[in-house]
Amino acid sequence: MGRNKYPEETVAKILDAALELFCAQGYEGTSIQDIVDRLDGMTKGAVYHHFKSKEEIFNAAFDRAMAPIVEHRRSMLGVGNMTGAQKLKRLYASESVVPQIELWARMRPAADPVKSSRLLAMQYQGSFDESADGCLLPVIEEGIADGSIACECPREAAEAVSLLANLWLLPLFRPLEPKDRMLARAQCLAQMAAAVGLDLGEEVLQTTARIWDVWDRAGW
Amino acid sequence: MGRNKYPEETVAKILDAALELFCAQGYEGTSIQDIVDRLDGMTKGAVYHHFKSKEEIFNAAFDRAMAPIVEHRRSMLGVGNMTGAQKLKRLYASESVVPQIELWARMRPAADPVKSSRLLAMQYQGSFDESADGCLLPVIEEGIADGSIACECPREAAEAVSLLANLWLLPLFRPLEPKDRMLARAQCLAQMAAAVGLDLGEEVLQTTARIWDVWDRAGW
DNA sequence: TCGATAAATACATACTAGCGGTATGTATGG
DNA sequence: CCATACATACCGCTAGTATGTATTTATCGA
Repeated sequence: MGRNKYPEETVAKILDAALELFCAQGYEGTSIQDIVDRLDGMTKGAVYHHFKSKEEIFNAAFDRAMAPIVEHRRSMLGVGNMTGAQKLKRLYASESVVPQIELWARMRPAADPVKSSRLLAMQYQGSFDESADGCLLPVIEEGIADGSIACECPREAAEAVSLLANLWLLPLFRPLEPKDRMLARAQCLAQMAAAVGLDLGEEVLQTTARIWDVWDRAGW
Repeated sequence: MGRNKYPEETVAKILDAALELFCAQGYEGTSIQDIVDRLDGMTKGAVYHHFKSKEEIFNAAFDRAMAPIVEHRRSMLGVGNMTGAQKLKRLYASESVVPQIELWARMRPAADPVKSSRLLAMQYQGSFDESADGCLLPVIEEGIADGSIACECPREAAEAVSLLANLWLLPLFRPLEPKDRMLARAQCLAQMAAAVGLDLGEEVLQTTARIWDVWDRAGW
């Protein structure tokens, strides 16, 4: 295959193939050759020309997939005419969560946590980052500042809620539970969050129900 | 090296070396050759004579390390003259948790969640198992039966508390936080658990403080 | 504005060290 | 004597590298 006039198309193809394979087979279960085999005619040389390691491909693939979602979340919080409490509820409302869920539904990571261990580790790490640098903690602190939220331990509450939301309420790396069990989790999480001053709103239940429908429709 | 009269000593040596390396360098970061190199004079043939795969070594190493702790927990709950609520508190009291912590302090898993991703995945999976088949959920249900616990969603509460305790309050795969931050987490977890009917007791704070001391003394 | 040339880029090809795992050989204890 | 506890030698595959080649693009004088 000759040289491409638009190399970013090649990069995109590589990342598309990589994302799919990493989700389906995990990091260790996916070889560079597996990726190359999906890029009809292309060879390993092309891949290693654009990326310097397998790890870099992995990170680039997921960064690219996540970028629009992260931006959407951020933009939602830029507005000034909302209290912190309102923004918090909105973070867990359908409009915020569903796009992310649809991405995962397309990707279908392996339901075995060991197979998906690297993705799991990223989600785990990300839950702490989300609290520190992301949306959740800043919103809570905004709410405390404007008086709409009363929370004694904002950082801890943010971390706990974030972890539970990412790894328990939306358990990407475990088999899908029945709908009522998932709703029970949402209810339980809302109660626990309320106990530390965070009102996630009634919408959490509806959001969870919608997520379940999306996943179920995707044949999860 | 000639044939050993007591092959179980050889097995023990292999598992000791493997446990240490898997903790320090992670699963993927540890090669069979790394393990062999710590068994002075022994070769790969010996290892593959006693174990049929790397994964089997990994599981055997951690099963062996965990066995006494699991048994200790179980035995503690066998007694009949305690209510479910009392047993629950005891699950998170020092006597139950500290032995486990000391094991981890000796092993010192890598603080990078990606490096430790397989261990993280095991802890994650284990949190759900602990709720279903382990100690927590049975104890809660015992408490409900004897009237000492009032919990509307025992399964969900058990899962959430177990996850937070294993992956957040005792974050093996993250850098050690300052003591006050860890105590804040314990306080926060206790509040959240109380909201769904689980009283973890005041001892949780003391237990957490002791754990922090152990880890700190171990130069974590 | 044009074409020639040089340089940078986008790949392909061929290779390496190290990996998990296996097949087989050998010596020792029961 | 034979099952067991190892050692030795090997295999296919992996992530990654070194190098070769063709095509695009920048640079140049005219």
